[in-house]
Amino acid sequence: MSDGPVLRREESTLSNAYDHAAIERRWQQHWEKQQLFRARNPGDLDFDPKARKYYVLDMFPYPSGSGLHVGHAVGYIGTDVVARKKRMEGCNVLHPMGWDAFGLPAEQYAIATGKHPSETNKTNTANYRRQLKLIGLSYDWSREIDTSDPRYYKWTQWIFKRLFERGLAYQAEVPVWWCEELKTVLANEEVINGRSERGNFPCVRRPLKQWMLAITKYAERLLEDLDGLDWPESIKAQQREWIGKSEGAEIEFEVEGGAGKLVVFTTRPDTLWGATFMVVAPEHALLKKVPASHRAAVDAYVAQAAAKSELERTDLAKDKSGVFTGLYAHNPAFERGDARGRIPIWTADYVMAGYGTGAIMSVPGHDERDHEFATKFELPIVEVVRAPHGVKGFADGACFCDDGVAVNSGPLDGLATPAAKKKAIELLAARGVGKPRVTYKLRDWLFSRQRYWGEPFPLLHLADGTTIAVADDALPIELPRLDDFKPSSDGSAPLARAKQWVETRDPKSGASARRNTDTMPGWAGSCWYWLRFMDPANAREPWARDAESYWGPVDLYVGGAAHAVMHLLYSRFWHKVLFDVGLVHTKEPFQKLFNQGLLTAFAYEDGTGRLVANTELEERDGRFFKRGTNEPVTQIVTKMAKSLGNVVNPDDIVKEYGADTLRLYELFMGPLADSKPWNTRDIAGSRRFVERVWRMLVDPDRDDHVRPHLSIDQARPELTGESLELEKHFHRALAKVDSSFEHFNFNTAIAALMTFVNEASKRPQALTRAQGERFVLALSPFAPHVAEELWQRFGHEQSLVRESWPKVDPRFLEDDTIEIPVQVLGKLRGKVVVAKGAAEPEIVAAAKAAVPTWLEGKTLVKTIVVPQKLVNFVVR
RNA sequence: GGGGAAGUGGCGAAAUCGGCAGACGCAUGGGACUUAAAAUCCCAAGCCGGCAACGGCGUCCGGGUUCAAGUCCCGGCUUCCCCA
Repeated sequence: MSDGPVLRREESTLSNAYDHAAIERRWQQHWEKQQLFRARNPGDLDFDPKARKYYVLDMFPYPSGSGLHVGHAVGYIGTDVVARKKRMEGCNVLHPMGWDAFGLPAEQYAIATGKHPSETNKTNTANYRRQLKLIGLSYDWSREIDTSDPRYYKWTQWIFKRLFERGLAYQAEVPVWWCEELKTVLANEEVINGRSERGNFPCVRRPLKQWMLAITKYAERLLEDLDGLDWPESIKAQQREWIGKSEGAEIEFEVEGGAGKLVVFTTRPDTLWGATFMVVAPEHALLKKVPASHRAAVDAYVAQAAAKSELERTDLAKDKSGVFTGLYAHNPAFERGDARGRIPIWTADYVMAGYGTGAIMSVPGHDERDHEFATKFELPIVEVVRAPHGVKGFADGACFCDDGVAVNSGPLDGLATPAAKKKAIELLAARGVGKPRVTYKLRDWLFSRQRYWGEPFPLLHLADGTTIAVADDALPIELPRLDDFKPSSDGSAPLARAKQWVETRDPKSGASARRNTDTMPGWAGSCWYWLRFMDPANAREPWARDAESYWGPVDLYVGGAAHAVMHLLYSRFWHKVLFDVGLVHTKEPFQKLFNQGLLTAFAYEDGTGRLVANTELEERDGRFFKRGTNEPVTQIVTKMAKSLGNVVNPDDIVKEYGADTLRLYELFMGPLADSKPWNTRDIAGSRRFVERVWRMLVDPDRDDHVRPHLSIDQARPELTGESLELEKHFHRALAKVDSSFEHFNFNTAIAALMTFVNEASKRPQALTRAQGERFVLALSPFAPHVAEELWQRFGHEQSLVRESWPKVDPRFLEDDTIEIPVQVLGKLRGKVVVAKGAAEPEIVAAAKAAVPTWLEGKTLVKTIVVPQKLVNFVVR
């Protein structure tokens, strides 16, 4: 493998002072020209079959108009450090970047600026690309993708066809969230408290014919396969919660008067004997059978409930409301004719039409909401589960909802709750009035949008009412260029205005046909992009099989926790479908997931709690005041936002301090996973570190490439004295650098490198060339530009990108003597220095001698010796 | 309301297993160099008391386990994130 020679000496910086702008420009150009970060695919000429593969992926951004801020960069810098070290460890590293360009935000931005989304997308991606390169991120730019490029979305449509063919995409008239302001339907996940996530506009429920993806068919597998993933437990928990599996039973209650059956789902079939009434949702079909005597009251209640949001209805703290329907049901736990089995049916809005069957059996003794309801309307409460001893239960007037022992439940009496559940289901099943049932909270995925900026569906609607997919070779169905792409006031899709495009023919039969005018949601393009990166230019198929079997799965996926549910669940779903089709060889797309922490920033409030922009502040004696006044402001920590005036642009930081300093600072702030506040004041420390490194190896007052004593390649004599000391310091630092990759706490790695530089600057002549070179290699993932420059100054002609990562030699990690703290009653009272392998009696004797005044006149009760660590005397 | 993460100096933080709390930086104070400044280098610094040696207190609060607790257990408070 040849990287080509690096720039010759005469082209390098003339001055021996550290000049970040010149250094960073040179090396970024060099990397690009030599394509040093190009990942080799199987079949490529220079592909090395012996090299291990490593696929490290960032969640790709949608390129907004305001560009990157330093908070976005945290994760990208983290993955870049990993990618660079993996290359030095001999891995074939796939580290790509691209643009999630379709979707609502891009379209909203285009509408706001009056420019076509394809134009704004072009300028925005160009700006992002420039910014990412400025930070020195080692992406393989030859693999860049853009989800709004027809060469990309051709395959998004192609994959949609696979779902369609397998019956996983269907049209349905469903009540969906409609946002009047955005003129589109939104998925449940895009609506928060009845308002749109994008723009915070009010939304209402409305029945509309929509495309749905049957993600619920994969619910069980999406749940089960979480177990094998190296993901943060919190994300797994959120996905489990979202899928919301509950196991229980479906039970049939006969409604009196031949009004049919009422089916309920319950997770507690063991409490059937305690069901003293039933509740149906206000939308439930049974309400059509309400007798005339109760009709008016029920109708009034239904109308009132329709005006409430789901939040208002489910809030536990809210006062329960409801009305009796005049109907009765028979509880199948009891014999027909047994008065205890005749229970009233109510309607109440705390029961949701969309969950389970829209009806419940109410067990007020053992369910909080039922208990509250029964108390308010004076309905009977029966104990059927006895609380364990010492726990507040029915006898104490409490509502006991956990596992206990069945009572007042006929054949179940005496059984513990799990066994009682099982037996109840058996009994009901034997009589044909119940069966085990599993339900999920997960709903099918609403997949169509009445918007412009998205992938068109590869579908044709024929005159006879059937819908067919277009042939694979007719893809892509290109998004027609519309100059007026604003949503229509009547809610019809903007694409309906592209008459020429809509009216077409079925190529097979020649019959006239209409294209589908919906577009796919913003999530579609990101549901498979990690696969396209494996083989981005393939025009014949979405990716070559051998590329996927080599690169898959993603080894490390890094992004914000904000995508815990939607993107990661949808992606896993598509990946599983592709697995079933035989297009990928793994069940899961992302083996290891890591969430970088939120980068926050300081903001300032005045006495009234109003925010004061950072430009309106001045600092005096470490305190902050409103500029030109004596009005003090208090510092708070919040997210970076334009409105708070605390957004920091990486361009400015790179210009003033350099990319290496920016990278070091962002990593040095704290562990990658932590949320932490940006403080421009602190950057100086990282910059000083870079300059100290520079001066450790280069004398700014001479014109040698490196300091004279580093320029000669000695025959490696046995290390002695201060050079040996430095060798030990180097290996200790390197060990910390290595271990920082386990938890991505690169702050400790940089601290260790700083300590080494501090030690080396205490011994200016002791540093050897070999130590300097290995230090530069160890520094290079974090500060790659200055490392390359120094590496070249050592006389190397090749970039260090694929140099071997230095190895820790454990022999240098240990000293001949160790210092052991001596405690008396657990408090530090002295220290002793002993030989490494010193025997215990010797250590104890030395320790006693070190703390005489603390032992004098006391009785020694016990001596604790932790080998190599500590001595503690317990005295009385 | 549910789930998750966290709380350590003036600030960002460090501390595999329970074993020297505050590494490494920032800001601060003092000194060296300089005609002067910047830069750089050296020193100090958790808080309280003391000239000092030194002592007491100290990891959100209250209990507990232990020779020993930032770390483990019980109870509480606060902040952030996600969901409803």
